[in-house]
Amino acid sequence: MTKSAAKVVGVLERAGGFASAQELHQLMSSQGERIGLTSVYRALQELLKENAVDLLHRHDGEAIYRICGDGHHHHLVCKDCGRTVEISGAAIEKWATSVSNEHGFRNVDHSVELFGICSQCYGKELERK
Amino acid sequence: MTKSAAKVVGVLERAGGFASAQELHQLMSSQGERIGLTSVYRALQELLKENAVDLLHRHDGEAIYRICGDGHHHHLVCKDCGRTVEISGAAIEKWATSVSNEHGFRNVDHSVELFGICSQCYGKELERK
DNA sequence: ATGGTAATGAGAACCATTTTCAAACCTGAT
DNA sequence: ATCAGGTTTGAAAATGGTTCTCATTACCAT
Repeated sequence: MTKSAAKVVGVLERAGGFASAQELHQLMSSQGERIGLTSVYRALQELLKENAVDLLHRHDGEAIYRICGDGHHHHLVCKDCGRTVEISGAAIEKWATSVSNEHGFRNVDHSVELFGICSQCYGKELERK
Repeated sequence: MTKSAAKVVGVLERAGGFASAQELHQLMSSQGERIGLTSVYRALQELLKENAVDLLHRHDGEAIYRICGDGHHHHLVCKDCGRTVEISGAAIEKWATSVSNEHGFRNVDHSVELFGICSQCYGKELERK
């Protein structure tokens, strides 16, 4: 693993959640780390390939990353506030692989995202009306 | 609803799945619709506010949209050639709703997309090596 | 027709991400 | 220590999806 990648892992661990490349770079810079934005992006791509980080997208499309601790999982996202709940489902994994095999696809990755209105936002919406 | 928005809805319905703004614009242009890219984007934002379409992001971050509450199915997409197979799974639907309820989310919709290499492209890849 | 308001689209601006490329940095061999 | 080779780095430029600006156009009531 490259030196930059190691630094990025460190910051991501300390951050303890999701962060975008830009945020990571800003954070590192403000902490005295002298690292280029390019290297942050490169490190994240490298880590992605090694499945060391998870990637998903914020509402505005910006990519956010997180240390991939407990393997693979999916997300339940609130359309309004963006609140995200991690979910996992062994059933889905099995289904995905069997469907892929049926159709002769290989190296299949899957994205399962649930999006709705969380209870908080649902309440606010009612108030407004 | 604006005229452009109506057109976009039409194309989205005919497309019967997810499509990006750029794709929609291209599609409409190739079908003789004279509409500006800006209007496509505006229409999609408008439709989003009215909860008429769902938004999610492709792996590369590009935003893709789908008619809400469309009689829906999922996709198995080849990363190389883009070949798409429609799939459906009652098991997934049940799982999605039960998970959503568990976490107090309402109006939950879900996107399940599988990405892999189809058998044709896999063969070509082997030849190249 | 006329005036006013909303809708449209070409182009510029924006910004996250990728690419380029030359300089800095290893690392091992002599 | 010096050198040759590769790898890593980062500033700047390029890319591309999305948004903003604003002049023009379409629409509608009077």
